[in-house]
Amino acid sequence: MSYTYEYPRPALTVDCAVFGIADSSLELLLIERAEPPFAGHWALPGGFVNIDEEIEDAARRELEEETGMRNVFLEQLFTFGGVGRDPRGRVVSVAYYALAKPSDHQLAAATDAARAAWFPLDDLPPLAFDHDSIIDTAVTRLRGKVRYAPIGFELLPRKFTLTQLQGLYETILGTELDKRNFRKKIRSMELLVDTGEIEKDVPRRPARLYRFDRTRYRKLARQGFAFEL
Amino acid sequence: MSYTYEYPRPALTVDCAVFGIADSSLELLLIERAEPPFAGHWALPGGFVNIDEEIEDAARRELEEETGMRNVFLEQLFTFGGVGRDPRGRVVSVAYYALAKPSDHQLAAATDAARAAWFPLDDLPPLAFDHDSIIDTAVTRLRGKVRYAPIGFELLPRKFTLTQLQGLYETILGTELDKRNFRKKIRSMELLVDTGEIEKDVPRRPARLYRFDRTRYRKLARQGFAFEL
DNA sequence: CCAAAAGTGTTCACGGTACACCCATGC
DNA sequence: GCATGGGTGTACCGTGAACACTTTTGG
Repeated sequence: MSYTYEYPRPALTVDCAVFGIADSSLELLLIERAEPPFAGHWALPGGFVNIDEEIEDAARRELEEETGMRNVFLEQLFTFGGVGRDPRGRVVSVAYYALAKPSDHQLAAATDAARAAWFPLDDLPPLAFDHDSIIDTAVTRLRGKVRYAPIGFELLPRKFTLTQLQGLYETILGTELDKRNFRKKIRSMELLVDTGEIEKDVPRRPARLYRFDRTRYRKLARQGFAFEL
Repeated sequence: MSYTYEYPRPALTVDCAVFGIADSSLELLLIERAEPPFAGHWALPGGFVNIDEEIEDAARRELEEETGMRNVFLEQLFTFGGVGRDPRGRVVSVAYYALAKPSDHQLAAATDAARAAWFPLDDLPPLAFDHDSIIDTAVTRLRGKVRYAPIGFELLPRKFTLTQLQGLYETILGTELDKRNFRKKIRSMELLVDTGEIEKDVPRRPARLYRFDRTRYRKLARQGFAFEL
């Protein structure tokens, strides 16, 4: 290597804000830290980026190591680098947000995490580092993006009812939506496929199950179609 | 400091994609690198983050050092960390995008930059590192954000005509807009103040000069008002 | 037959879009 | 008086919002 610069370098970490929906409550996945600093505190899953590892790979690796989750929707959120944010010294963290279906994943804490658990977003425990402000940023991003990108589906099972989908938007956006208008709007986008199946074992009239047609969305998006609410 | 981790660390840099409007062309500010790697190539202004320096401060410092620009609108864009993106080894860069009025700033290259100059976005020279992909990301962000946040004003003089404003949107979005509809829309937002002044020294009927009312915007925004194109 | 949620259409108001001409100024 | 851009209003259409009852199923 012919060029080298030798200044002190910040350490580089990743942190993941993983959202899930359970019983029409928006939840966040946290781990209990097993090691200092902040041992015993709850925190976002995350950790150090290896020197030859892509940043997003590090985020996925840490998430799997500390919680057992894999194959989730994951996007870069923001990079937090406040000089005082970590008592170990200068640590810059590239934060990601992720969307997952809690029921699809068996939580399994390991490495630096003593436990992993879901918490309702409106009832979080005290958090390590500046993780509360990472979460604020993530929630804002989620609420904004869910309205103009079809990412809500990442939080539902592959087959879902229109009522589930509407409930999801109501939960995330914190508003109530009109049932008929919601269905009209969603159906007019022609992004859902009626699977022909219906709910089973419900003590009421079973609803039709739909799935999101990703292929069709990509095709439409290329033609300038814009998903909206 | 009681906790220390000693793994090899990536180096941390910042890069700035600075946009400006000149003669209804969207331009980007580049510097010619004076030092290897990529000496003699054009690149985004940027450089290493000091160990006790906020990341955004580093971006502003590097921008001023290399181009002489200061006091610009600056926002974090994305963090680029591809393993092979820098021949010196692992270098992670927090990219920012900035908006400026070229006429307000006297360019003054220094430190690592041999020259600084504006280039039309559709005619950029070959660039160092992965700066072309940083620019792609920045342009996409600019085109998206300009429609739902009042950031376009950062590219205009404090007092401007409605035609200038319309031209700015046309330049950024790459579309033509209808003059009457544009004026109706903008006026209905009540975010512009008629300064009572008019253009001077133009060989035609002089236009009224307006300015953007930032205070009013913030007040409206707090009440749930959403700026939109 | 009762409870619970599924499913379905119409009306109205507003905002987006399309569109063409006269006006003020400098040269 | 001519060239240049400044400035203005109306009609139509499509989309978002409000709103209530019948149907299907399980218990």
